[in-house]
Amino acid sequence: MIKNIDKYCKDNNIKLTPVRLKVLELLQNEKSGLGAYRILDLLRDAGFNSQPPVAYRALDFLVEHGFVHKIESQNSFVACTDPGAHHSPVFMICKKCDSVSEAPASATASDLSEALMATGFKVEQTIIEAEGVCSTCADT
Amino acid sequence: MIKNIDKYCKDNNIKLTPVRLKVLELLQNEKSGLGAYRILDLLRDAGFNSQPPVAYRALDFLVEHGFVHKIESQNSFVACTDPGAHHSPVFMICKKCDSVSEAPASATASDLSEALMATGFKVEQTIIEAEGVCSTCADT
DNA sequence: AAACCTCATGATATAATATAACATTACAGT
DNA sequence: ACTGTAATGTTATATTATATCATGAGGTTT
Repeated sequence: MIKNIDKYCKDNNIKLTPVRLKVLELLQNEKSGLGAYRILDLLRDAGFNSQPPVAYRALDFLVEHGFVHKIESQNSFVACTDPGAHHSPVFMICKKCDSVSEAPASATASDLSEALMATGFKVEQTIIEAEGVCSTCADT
Repeated sequence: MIKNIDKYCKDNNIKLTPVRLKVLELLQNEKSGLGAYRILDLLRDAGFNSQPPVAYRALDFLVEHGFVHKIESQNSFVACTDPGAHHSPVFMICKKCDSVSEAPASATASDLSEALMATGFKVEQTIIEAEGVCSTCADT
């Protein structure tokens, strides 16, 4: 998955610096969202400078380029499962295991845009977060 | 609109105390979302105690009972336009005038629930926030 | 190579948002 | 009046996020 991202960076002339890469890897290794200060701790563990702006700058970069999404209801961050592709993700946030997964919800967002268009509102970006119980947790 | 809320409170044996009512009124008088500390300032102006827990407790109550919604992407709060009715609101947040309005999007949320059901995820609550430009701002 | 530009990082401080914890009060039901 | 519950008062602190200014690293222009 890093491959796609490397290519994207070259094509767009942006740089995945060590700290940015590290943050991305940390997020890719997690099923749950990580808060900025958790990430900061993990960065420190890995030998990086650990002042808050370090984490926030890396996260800003990763979010800006679509490699990471912010989960607004948790103030946390998750790695994108389809980086490079512009999309309006729908997240499934499990109350039990705290996992956050990205739903393949291509249709939903455009339906939403159309529905809102009827009100005269021009949608530029949607935030869709669904809270509930994931299939794994439901089974137990 | 307060009428409905009064009735709801009586029916459910909950109390709309002065500070809760004041917070609700403050929000009903605003087109934009208000942050907790803005609300706190306005409460102080109105002669109420102004420690943070005062505002957060009132907001928690109002959100819990569906009189107010939290806008997660702004950490702000807006009065519900259809209090009492359980619903999964969709918000339209204007980048230009900062207004937040609740869309009549009955369909969207249930569509979303169904779409996600197919993944085995059981939706209990959805957070849907659309950012863009409202019709008023588009006209100018 | 030196001068310069741009982007990234270092470092300190502080702002903005939110909650923990414990004391006190109000008030309904008995 | 007594008691239990919900609400409020009060202090402190936790959590999340940004402003600001200084320094460094790597190109590219001359």
